[in-house]
Formats: sequence, C-alpha cells, structure tokens
Amino acid sequence: MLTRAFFNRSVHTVAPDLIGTTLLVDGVGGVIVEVEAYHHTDPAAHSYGGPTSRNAVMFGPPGYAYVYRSYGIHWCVNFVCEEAGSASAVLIRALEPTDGLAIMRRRRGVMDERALCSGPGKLTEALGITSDHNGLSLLAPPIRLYDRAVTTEIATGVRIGITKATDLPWRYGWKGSRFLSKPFAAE
DNA sequence: TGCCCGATTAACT
DNA sequence: GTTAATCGGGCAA
Repeated sequence: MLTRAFFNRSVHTVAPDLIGTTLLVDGVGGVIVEVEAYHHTDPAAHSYGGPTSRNAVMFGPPGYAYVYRSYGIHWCVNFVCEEAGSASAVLIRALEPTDGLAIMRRRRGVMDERALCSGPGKLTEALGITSDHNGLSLLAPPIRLYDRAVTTEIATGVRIGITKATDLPWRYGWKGSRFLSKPFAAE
C-alpha cells in the first residue's frame, strides 16, 4: 500500500511514481498508466488563483482526493501532493482495467476494455467516482492504492485539453501502453 | 444576478 | 476534423 509519505513529495516526483500503481475504488479499478501534474504556480492549475470552495481540498494535506466536475458532464479525480497548502495535485488520466471488469463495462455502457478507463472522465465513470469522493483519504477504504508490481518505462509529454502553460511537459505515462487516452509522441 | 467557459467525450461529416 | 451536450465555479456589475 502507498503511504502518506509517498504523496508528501514534489508533485513532479509523485506523478511519474504513480505510473504502474494500482487504484481501486470498492474493489474496482486498475493500473494507473497516465497522469498529469498541476502546481499552484502553474497557470493551468485550478489552485493558481488561490483557494476557492471548489479547490479547497487542493490546499489541504497530501494524500487526499480532489474531485471536480468537468464541462458540466464528467468527474475528474486528482491526488493532492506535497505539504499542506502547496496546492499541487496529480490528475489521474487513464487506467489499465484489471479488477471489476464487468462492473466497469456496465457503468460505461461499452464492452471494449480499452474504452473503459482511457480518459479522466471515463475512469471516474468506470470506478463510480463522484463529488461524494471529494476530500476522501487515498489511504483508507473505499480507496485502495497498491505499489507497482513491475518496473515501468515512463514517457513524458505536454498536457492535454488545457489552454494555459501548454508547453510544460507535465504529462506522464506508461510508455507503449495500449490504455492511454492518447499516445505519447514518438522520440 | 448574469454571463462565460472549461484538466471531456462521443457522435457526427 | 468539427461540434453539441451540460452545469457550476468564478468574476464582473
């Protein structure tokens, strides 16, 4: 299991270290294959403008889930990092499904395994994550986080879907994974 | 109180 | 490649 100390480090250290770990919610989930890092000094981060009611969890201690509504339709989940008040977090963007496949297929309404969790809004739907999970500890049920079982080769690239600070290479992924939201550019 | 727009997705042409 | 769906946060007035 991951520990509080895991998250109490630089967001740029935690983000690549999360690749290959397993995220389960009520026993349903898979291996994290894609994330993005956000820091409060980063114009693209929700915390950039200071604390608000929406981003309050980001300004709290590390090791907690920050969940927000995206485009009025989807939920997206972040892991809060560094020390309390640093307002940095890692956006979970894609999983390789491993546990509870039947439940995820029913929630998503698709059969294709590669379509279950290959995007930030998709994986929250598959895992049943909603605003109810905002502020929950990442180290206690219903959330489980397991250390990576094998070493992975990490790919980096620019972040997706943002309009500010688009040149920062703060997207991290499992190189060559078939479960990414988008492939990483070839070297 | 009103208006704008987004860390997205799926269904189009 | 383009675009509708959909809604609450954030900020101006």
